[in-house]
Amino acid sequence: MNFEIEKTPTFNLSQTLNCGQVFRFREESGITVVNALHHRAEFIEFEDRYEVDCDDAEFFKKYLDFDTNYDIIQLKLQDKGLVSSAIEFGKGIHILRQSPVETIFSFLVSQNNHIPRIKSIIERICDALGRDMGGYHAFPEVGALAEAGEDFFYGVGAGYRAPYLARTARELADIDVAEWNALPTDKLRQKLEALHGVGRKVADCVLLFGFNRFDVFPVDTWISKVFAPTYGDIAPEKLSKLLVEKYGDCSGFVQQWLFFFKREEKKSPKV
DNA sequence: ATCCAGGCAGATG
DNA sequence: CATCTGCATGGA
Repeated sequence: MNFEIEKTPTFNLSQTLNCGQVFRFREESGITVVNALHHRAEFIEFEDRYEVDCDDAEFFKKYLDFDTNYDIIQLKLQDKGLVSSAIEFGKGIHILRQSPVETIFSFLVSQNNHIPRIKSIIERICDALGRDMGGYHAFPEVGALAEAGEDFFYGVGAGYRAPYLARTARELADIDVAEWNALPTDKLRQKLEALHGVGRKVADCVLLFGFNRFDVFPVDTWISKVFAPTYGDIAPEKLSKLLVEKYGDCSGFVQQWLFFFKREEKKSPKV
């Protein structure tokens, strides 16, 4: 065991992993395995804590975002309405601090796709191109992705996204994406949207999950459904802008709570 | 079996 | 600027 995590009301591992922000994890009975970049952690759940066995404790403490005070954020966002309900339902969610490159390719795969399929496609990409870490494979280097080519991505089931993945990999091959972190959110979004296959939604997911910008509100089919009663049939980008105006620097958190709330409701409809 | 999924690029009003 | 369409795949 490398470190342990006390269970608190504002951290729940399963909620954090299952709220749609991350795809490389596996939950079994009482044990959860998470892969991020070339790292891996195993979480064993006890009544009051998780014991974490991993290759880099500092990496995972940062990854799990224990530096953010979720109590304050949750308190601030209470609206005695939908957002309060969503927070109550998903109060254990943390927004992970993921790798920008891993989120770019993951959310390219995610578009117009089901989450179980997204996970399996990403796993096949890692197994084929990622460094063998002994028992698992790392997320591939951009260079390896760039060399793979379209045919490879069709081969792993990416479908029409294969050219997006291949071309974006080549576009990123000579770039250090981490340097984009110096840019303000709107300029950074422009950089992302210039990548082939990256539109507003994927860019906003990368901004939120890979660059941890919280002044973004990714609008997908689920979020559109959430707000259809109040805003009607509105273009996703328009809706996103309205919601960022409303929620400001907390937009990303609100989005994640509402997304999880709506999706879980769908999975197990109330009787 | 038919529908649809954390949308996008490209073409057309 | 806004709206429309085709798209690969496989889980439900």
